[in-house]
Amino acid sequence: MHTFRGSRPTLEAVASHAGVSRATVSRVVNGGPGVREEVREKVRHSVEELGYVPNNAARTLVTRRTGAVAVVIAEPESRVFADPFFAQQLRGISRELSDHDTQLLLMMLERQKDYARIGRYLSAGHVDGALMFSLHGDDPLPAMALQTGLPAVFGGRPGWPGAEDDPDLLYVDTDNRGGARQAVAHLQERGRRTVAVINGPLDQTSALDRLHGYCDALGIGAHEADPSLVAQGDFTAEGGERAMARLLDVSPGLDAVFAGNDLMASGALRTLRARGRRVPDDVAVVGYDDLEPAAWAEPPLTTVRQDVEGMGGMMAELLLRRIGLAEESVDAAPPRPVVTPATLVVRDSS
Amino acid sequence: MHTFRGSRPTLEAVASHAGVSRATVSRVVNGGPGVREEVREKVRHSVEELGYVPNNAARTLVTRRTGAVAVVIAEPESRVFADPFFAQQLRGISRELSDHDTQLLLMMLERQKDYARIGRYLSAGHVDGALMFSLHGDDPLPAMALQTGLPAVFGGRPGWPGAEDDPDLLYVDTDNRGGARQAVAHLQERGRRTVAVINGPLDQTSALDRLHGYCDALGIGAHEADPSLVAQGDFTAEGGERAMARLLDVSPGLDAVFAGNDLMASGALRTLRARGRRVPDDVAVVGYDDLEPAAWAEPPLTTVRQDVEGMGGMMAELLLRRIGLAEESVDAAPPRPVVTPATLVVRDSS
DNA sequence: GTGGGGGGTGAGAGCGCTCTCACGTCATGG
DNA sequence: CCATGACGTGAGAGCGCTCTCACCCCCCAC
Repeated sequence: MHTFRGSRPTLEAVASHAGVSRATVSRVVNGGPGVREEVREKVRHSVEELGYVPNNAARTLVTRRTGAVAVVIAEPESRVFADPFFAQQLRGISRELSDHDTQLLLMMLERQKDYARIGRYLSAGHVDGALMFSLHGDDPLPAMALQTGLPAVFGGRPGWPGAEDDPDLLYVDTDNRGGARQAVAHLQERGRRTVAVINGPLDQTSALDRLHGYCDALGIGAHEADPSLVAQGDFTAEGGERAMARLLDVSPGLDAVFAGNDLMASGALRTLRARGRRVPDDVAVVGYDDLEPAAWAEPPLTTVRQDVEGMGGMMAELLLRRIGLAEESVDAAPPRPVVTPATLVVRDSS
Repeated sequence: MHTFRGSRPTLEAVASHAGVSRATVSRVVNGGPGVREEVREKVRHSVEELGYVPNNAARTLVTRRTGAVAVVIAEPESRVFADPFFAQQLRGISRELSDHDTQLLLMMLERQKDYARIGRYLSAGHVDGALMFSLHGDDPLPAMALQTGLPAVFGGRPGWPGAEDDPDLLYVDTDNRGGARQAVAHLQERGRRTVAVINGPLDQTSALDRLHGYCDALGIGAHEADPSLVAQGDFTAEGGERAMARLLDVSPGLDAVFAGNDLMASGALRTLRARGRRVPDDVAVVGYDDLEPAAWAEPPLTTVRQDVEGMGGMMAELLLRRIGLAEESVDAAPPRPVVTPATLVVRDSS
C-alpha cells in the first residue's frame, strides 16, 4: 500500500514553525476573528512554506461537517447517463456546490444491494445532505434518509402519502401539469382531433402530473382518458418507440402524440418514420424537457421547456441553505419548495 | 443548522451495552480475528440493537483510508454527459467500486477555478486514489496528483513527456492505432479511393494514435497526410458536423470519411445528408467507439468497437489493487497498464 | 494608584476510532 | 509442578483538528 500521506504537515507543525499555538493557526486557516494582522500574515506564510493542507477527517470528526453532499439517483447508470435531463440537472448542481466548496458524491441505484449500501452510507454521516432524484412511489430510501434526519431535497415532488402536507419537505419541481396542458392545447389549436399520450412511469409524480395535464386539456377527468390513446413508456427512447408502435396498432387514426419527455418523443418519431407516417403532416408530435434530443430530432421537436439546469442549481441551493452553508441574507425566509414554470417551444414536429 | 447526528451511538456505547471493551467491538465490527464466537455474537446483537454505524471520519483519521476514490474528468459537464463514452466508462467504474464498498466522487473540470479546488482536494487526502480522464497534453493536474503520491490510474495513455517510460504509471487504453488502421483498411477494401479523416483533439493520445492508424493504412508517415483530407474535430457531434462541412468544401471528391469517434461520425452524417450526399453510396463513413450514437445513426454506423465499460472496470480494479484494496491472489503480479483490443463492426454506413 | 474591562493568545480537553501492547487464562510439555 | 506459549481481552495512547476557557497585558476610568 502506498502511504503517501503521513508526511503531511499538521497544524502543530505550522504552529511551531510560525511560533504560535495550534489554536491561532486554526483561527487563521478558518478565517476566524481575533488575530492580529501581523500574526495572521506570519501564519499564512508558514502555511504556504510547509504546504499545509488541513486534514478533513480530523476536522469532520469535531465539526460534524463533511463538506460533501450526495446526489442519489434511483436509476441505473445506463439511464442516468443516457438522459440529458440528469446531465443538465447535475450540471446545475455541480456548479452551485462548487461555488460553496462542497463536494458532490454521485450514487446511482442500480442493483438491489446498492440500496442497503447507500442507505448505510447516508445514515453514516458521510455527507451533510442529499439530493434525491427520480424516486419511484415505493422507494424506501427517502424515508430512511429523512428518518435519520439527513437534510434532503428532492428533484420532483415526492409522491408518497402525506408528502404533500409535510412542511419540512423540500423539493424543486416544475409545473408539469400546466406544461402538459399547454402542449396538448397547442395540438388541439393546430386542428388535431385525436391526441394520444405516451406516459412516463406513473409512480413518479412528474409523469402522473403530465398525464393529468393531458386530461385537463381534453376536458376530461383523470380516469376518463381513452385507453386506446394512452401508452406506457419509461422515459427512454426505446420505450417511446415501443409505445408509439402500440398506439399505432390500436389507434391507427391518431393524428397527434404528446410524449412525456423528449427522449420518448424521439423514439416515437423513429417508429413513425419506420411506419411511413410523416411528421407533422400525418401525425404531430410534442415532447417535454427541451433538451438536446428535441433540437436534434428529425424534425426538430415542439416541446415544453423547463429550466433544468436552473432547477438543479436551486436544489443545491435549497440544500445548502437547509444545512446552513449558504450565505443567508439577514431576513431570509426558511427554504421552501420551488415550482418553476414550463413554457411551450414550437418547432417543426407539430 | 440541523444537528441530526450527535445522538448516534459510539463504539463506547456498544461496548458497555455488550459488556466488553471498545477494542473488542472494533474487532468484531471490522471482522478482525481473535474474538470468541460467543462474544462476537453478543456484540453483533448490541450493534444491531443500538443501530450502531461507525463514524467514518474517526476511522479515516487513524487508518488514513477514506474509502472513496475520485473520478476526475477534464471536460465540462456538458461534454461528460453528452458523450456516452464517459457514461459507459463510469458505469464500469461504478460497478467495480461498489463491489468493493468504495465511494465514487465525481469531479468535472469546467472552469479555471475548478483546477485549484480539485488539486487542493486531491492532495488533501480526501480520497484514496484518483481515476483521471480525458487529459489534454498541457494539463497540470496529473502531475500535481502524482507528485503528492496519490495513487492514480489514467483513462487513455498519458501523453506528457516521459510518461512512456515511467514504470509506475498506470493506465487503461485501447489499441487506438490498430483500430483506426482496421477502419481505414476496411474502407480501402470497399474500393474507396479518397479517405478523409476527422480527428479528435490531438493533444489527447487517443486522437493522435487514431490519426497515426489512419496514416498507417494509407502507407504514409505521420506527417505526410494530405491536409485537405484532414479536419479537426473535438469529439462532439457539432464538431463533426463542422469538420465534415470543411472537408466537403476543400475536397468535394472524397468518397469516405473516418471519424475519431461515433459522435463526430453522426455529425458528419448530418452534414452529408444536408448536402445531399448519400451514405454509403456517395460517401462511406466509419466511426469509433461503437456506442449508442453508432447504432442509432441513420444509417447505422460502421465503427470500431472497444469494450468501454470493461475498460472502466479495469481502471477501477487497477486502482484498487494499487491502493491495496482489491483481493490479491497470492502470487499476483503488481498492477500494470492495460491495452485492450479494438475490433471493426461493419454496419450500413460503409 | 488601583480596579475593571476587552482583545489577543495559549493550554487542554475531547471528537470516535484503531492499534499496540500488556495482561490474564488455560492447555501443553518437560 | 512450574515454565512456556497461544489465545482472548482490555487499557490507553494518539490520529489532527476545533473550541472553550483561562490567562495575560494594556488601556482606561475612577
